[in-house]
Amino acid sequence: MSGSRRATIGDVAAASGVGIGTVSRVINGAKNVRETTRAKVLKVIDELGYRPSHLAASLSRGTQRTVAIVVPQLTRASAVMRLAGALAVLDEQGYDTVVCNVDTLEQRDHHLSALTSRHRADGVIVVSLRLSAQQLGSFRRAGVPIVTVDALAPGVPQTITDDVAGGRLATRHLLSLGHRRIGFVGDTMRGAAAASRVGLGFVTSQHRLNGYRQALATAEVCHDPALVRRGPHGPANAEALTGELLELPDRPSAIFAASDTQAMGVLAAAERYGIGVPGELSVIGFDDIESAALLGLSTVRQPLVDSGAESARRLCALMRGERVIPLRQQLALEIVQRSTTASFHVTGRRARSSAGAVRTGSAVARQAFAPAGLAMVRTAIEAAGGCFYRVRRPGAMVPQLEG
Amino acid sequence: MSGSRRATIGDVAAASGVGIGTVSRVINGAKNVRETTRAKVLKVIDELGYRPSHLAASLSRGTQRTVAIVVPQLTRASAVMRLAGALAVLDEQGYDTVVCNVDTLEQRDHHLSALTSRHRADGVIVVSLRLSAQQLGSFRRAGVPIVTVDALAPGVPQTITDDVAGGRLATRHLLSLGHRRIGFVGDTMRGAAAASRVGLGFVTSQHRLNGYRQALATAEVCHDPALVRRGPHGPANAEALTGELLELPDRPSAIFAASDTQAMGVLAAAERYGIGVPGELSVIGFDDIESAALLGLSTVRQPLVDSGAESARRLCALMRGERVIPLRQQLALEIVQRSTTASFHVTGRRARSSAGAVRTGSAVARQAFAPAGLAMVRTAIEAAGGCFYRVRRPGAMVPQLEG
DNA sequence: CGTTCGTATGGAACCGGTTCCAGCGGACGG
DNA sequence: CCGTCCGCTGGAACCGGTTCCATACGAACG
Repeated sequence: MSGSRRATIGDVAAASGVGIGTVSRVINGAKNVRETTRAKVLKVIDELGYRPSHLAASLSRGTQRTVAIVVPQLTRASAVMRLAGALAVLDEQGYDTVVCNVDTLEQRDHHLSALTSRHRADGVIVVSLRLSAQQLGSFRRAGVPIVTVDALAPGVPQTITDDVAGGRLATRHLLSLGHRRIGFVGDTMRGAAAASRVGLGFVTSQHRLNGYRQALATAEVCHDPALVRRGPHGPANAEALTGELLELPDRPSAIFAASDTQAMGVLAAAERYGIGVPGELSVIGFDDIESAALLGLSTVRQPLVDSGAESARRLCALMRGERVIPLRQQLALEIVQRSTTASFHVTGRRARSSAGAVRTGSAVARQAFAPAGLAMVRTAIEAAGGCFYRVRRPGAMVPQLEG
Repeated sequence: MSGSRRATIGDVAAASGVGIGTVSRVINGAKNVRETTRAKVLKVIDELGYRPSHLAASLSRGTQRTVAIVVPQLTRASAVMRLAGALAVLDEQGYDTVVCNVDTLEQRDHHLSALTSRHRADGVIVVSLRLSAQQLGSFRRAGVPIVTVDALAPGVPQTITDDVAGGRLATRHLLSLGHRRIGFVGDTMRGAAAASRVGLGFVTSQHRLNGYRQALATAEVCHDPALVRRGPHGPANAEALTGELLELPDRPSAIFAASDTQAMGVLAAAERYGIGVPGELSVIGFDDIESAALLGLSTVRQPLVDSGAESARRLCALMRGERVIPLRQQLALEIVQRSTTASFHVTGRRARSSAGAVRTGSAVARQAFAPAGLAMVRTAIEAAGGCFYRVRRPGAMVPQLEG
C-alpha cells in the first residue's frame, strides 16, 4: 500500500506523466491547467496518498503563515478570552497559531528569545507581558512584527484598555452610590511571596489602584491607606485581604477588587463575616468574566475577546507591511451594574428590594438570566432587575420572600 | 545596518571564512569545533544578525517538532485546562503547538482535513470531538500520529474518564444522602436549537445521564422521565430547564447537573424560586472547574489538566514510534462534596449547621478558602468545615449567626 | 499559409538549512 | 621516517516544494 517513503511532488509528476510544475499548479488550484490533466494528476495524488509538505512550501514561498502568541497564565479567564479572540481572526486569515503559555519568568524569557533568535513565526502577539528594552530591541533587530495586548511597549502597536480610567470608573460608581469608605483589594506587581511563579510584572492592578486614588482625590474623599490591601493574585488571597479590611474598627462600606476573580474572594470573605452584600457591603470587580454574570457581580467590563481579535487584525496588517495607526489602540470600558453594589444608605438587617440603585445595568446580564418560565418569586426579582447570588453559610436561614 | 536580504548560513560562512558545515555545527552546538573557530563564527552571527530559519532546518531534518491540538469551544473552562496540561508537556518536550479552536462543524472539518491533506504537524491531539470513520482513516492513511482526549476513537490512543461511572457516582452520592426524587439537567448531543453552532456531537452529557439512570435502577428507585431535562449547553439554559423541574407538583429534592457550568444555572434557578440550597435542594455538578470551589459546589472531579498532559505524553511516545498501551487510558473520578449537597431530611426554614452530610470533602476546598484571619463567625463555619455560597436575592434577609 | 498570441506544460534554479563524506594536518606508535 | 588515526573543516547532495522561463501547440488573423 504505502511505499517506504512518503510520496513527493516528483513521484506524482512521474506517475502521472506530467512535470512537477503542473502538479504544483494542480495542488494550488491554478486555473491554467487542462481539465483532463488536472483529473489525471488528482487521481494519482489520491492513489499515492500524496500530501504536500507544508514545510517545503513555506520554505520555498518564503513565508510560513504562522504567528506565535505568548500569553501568561493561560487558564485565567481573561487570558483565554483574549486568546480565543486572536485565534478566530488568525484562523480566518489563514494563519497557524502556535501558543506559548508562560507561567514563570524563565518560560517567558525562553519563549521570547526563541522567537527572536530563530525564525519560527511571521509575527508575534504578546499578551499582558511587559517587554524589556532589550527584548524589544531583539524583535526589532530580528525584523519580527510584534503587537501587544494589555501591555505597553514603546514603538509597538498595542491594544489596551485604560486601567487607570477603569479604576476611576469603578470608584466613581461606588462614590455615586454614596460610599465614602471604599476599600481596595488587588494583587501586587511582583509576587514577593511566590517568587518563582508569577513575578511576571502585571501592572494592571497598580493602574486600577491609581485610578481608585484619583477618583477619591477628585471627589475630595480622604484616602485612607489602611483601606488598600494587596497580595498575590487569586481568590483565596483576596479573601484573606478582605478579612483584614472587614476587621477594621471602621470598616469600608464598599470594596473595589482589581479583578473579578479577586472579587469572588471578597464575596467569600463577606459571607464568612456574615456581612450582607450589597446590604452592608458593596463589591465591584473588573473584567466581566463569565462568572461575573453568574454571580451577579457588578464590574467594569473590558472587551476581552475583542482585544485579542483586534490585536490579531493589527498584526496581520503589520505583516502585510502596512503601517498600523494609531500605535496605541484603546478599547472602551463600561460599568456593568449587577447586584453586588447598592446605595450606601441601604443598611440594616434587611436589604430592601426597593433599593433603587440595584438594577441590572446590561443586556448581557439579562440574557444570561432569561426568565425561567413562571417563577413564584419572579415579580419581586424582576422588580429588582436581575439575578442575585450570595455566599452561603451553614446555619444560615433560608430566605423566604413570602415569610 | 541590515542588508536588503536576511542573512543566511552561507553569508555567515563567507563572512567568517569558514564552510557552511562549520557554521551549522556552531549553531547546533556540536562539540567538534575548535574554540577559536566557534568564537569567530558566533561573532559574525551576531554582527550580521543572522537567525537560522526554523523552516529550512525542519525541512532538512525531516521533522518540524510541531503538533496540532484541535479543541472545541476553547473558552470552556474544561477545554482550557486540558489545553494547558497538554501545552506544558509539549513545551517541555520541545514541541511547538498550534492550537485549532473549533466552534462550528465547518471549522472542525476544515481543521481536521487540513491536518491530513497537508503535512503540517508531526502529531495531533483531538479533544472532545468524535471522529468519523472517514476522518480516522485519513489520519491513518496519512500516517499522522493522533491521540484523543475525552473522546472515543477506535484504534486510537485515548485519554478519557468514564462518564457513565461519573454519572453513577454523582447519583449514588445523592441517593446516599437520602434523596429519591433526583432531577437531571444536561445538554443535548446536537444543538437542535442553535443548529449552526454546536452540533459537535458531545456525548459526555448523554453518558452521565446513562450513569444516572443506572444508579437509580441499581438502587431500585423509580426513574421518572419528567425529572430529566436537556437543552443546549450554557448556564442560562440550565436555569430555564431547572425552572421546569422546580415547577413540577412533586419537585425533585436534588439535581444532578451534567457540568459545573450548568450547575451554576441550577443554583441560579433555585434562588430565583426561593428554594434554599442545600436545605431544600441539593445540587451536584461535574468537572470541578475553578468556579466550583469558589461557589462551594459539590461535584464530580475529573483531572482535566492531567488529561491534557497525559494525552500529550502519549502522543510524544507515539511520535517516537513507541507502542502506546493501553490504548484506552482511563483517569479516576472523585466525588468532591462541598456545600450544595446535604441529607434529604434536612428541610425547613433553617438548615441546621449540624447537618452531618454537609462537610468539605476535599483539601482543595480548604486551601482555596484558608481562614481569613480572625473571623467573628469563624468557629461556626469551621465546624461545618468549609465555605458556603448561596444564590443571592434582593430582599432576602441578611443571615446573622448571632441573631 | 505564415504570423501572432495565448494557453498548457516541462523543468531548472532556488528557498536555507542538515548531513555525510572526503580532505587535511598534526600527533603518535612502531 | 612512515603509516595511522583522529579532530577539525569544507562543501556537495539533499529535503520538497514554488516560481519563472522556455517551449510547444493550436487558434485566430491578415
